[in-house]
Amino acid sequence: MSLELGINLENTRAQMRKGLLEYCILLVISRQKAYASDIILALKQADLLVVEGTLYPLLSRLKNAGLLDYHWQESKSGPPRKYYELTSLGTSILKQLDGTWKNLQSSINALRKARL
Amino acid sequence: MSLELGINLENTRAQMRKGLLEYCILLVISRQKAYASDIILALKQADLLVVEGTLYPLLSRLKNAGLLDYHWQESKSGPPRKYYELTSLGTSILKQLDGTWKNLQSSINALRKARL
DNA sequence: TTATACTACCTTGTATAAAAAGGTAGCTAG
DNA sequence: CTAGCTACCTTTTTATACAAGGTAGTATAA
Repeated sequence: MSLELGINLENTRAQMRKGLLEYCILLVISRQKAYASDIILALKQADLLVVEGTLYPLLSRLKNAGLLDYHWQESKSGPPRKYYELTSLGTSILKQLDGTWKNLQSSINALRKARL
Repeated sequence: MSLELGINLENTRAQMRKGLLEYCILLVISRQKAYASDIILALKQADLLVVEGTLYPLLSRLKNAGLLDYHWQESKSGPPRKYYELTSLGTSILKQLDGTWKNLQSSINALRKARL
């Protein structure tokens, strides 16, 4: 049992990503329909690591909330894939999250400048 | 009991802030020593609301991790205040989080551009 | 001098959500 | 026909923000 006092920098970095995951996933899917592995790869390339155990429940939540829809598609090599795409609700929510992201950036960058 | 299916936009906005709180609090304190109400006010002005129940435990965590230190100071009107300031460890961690924030901004803005 | 208001501290319980770990099953190739 | 890969999904654990509730110092005014 490790008590883990102290701040783990990696953990803090991870925290920063967390709240933005939903937004990032919508961003990825908005480019073109994608299935889980596509999404994980895209986020990895953007240095935003996610694992399956995080992604699947999140996709289900977004689907149930009506932001995403999916259809099955067979693969040339392996089991069939669930391709997700944005619904019109999803597109509209994404637009709003875009605004939220911009505001968040301004807020934090204002704090950063105030320090210099 | 409200089942709350669906995505609550307000809630999502809140999520976005969450992971960045630690960073923001360090930013605020780095400007000058501050006690809880100072910090809450500063974050409020930056549109990053926090409540006491969130802040106090977080300050304790950062203190125990060696990023912050505090000293008591009497107030002209009311009970004494705990003024926090960054330790040298705190300053160095903040520098690293600054880098993390910049990377995060690039990553997400890259995803945003890729969509347009 | 006591009561009320206010400020400041802190803790406990709850809800949410990411991550770790484990599980099922289709498809392919040897 | 079996070993390995890919893809899906679920359960359990852990972390953490927030809501709510609690203690106590100080000031003000009856």
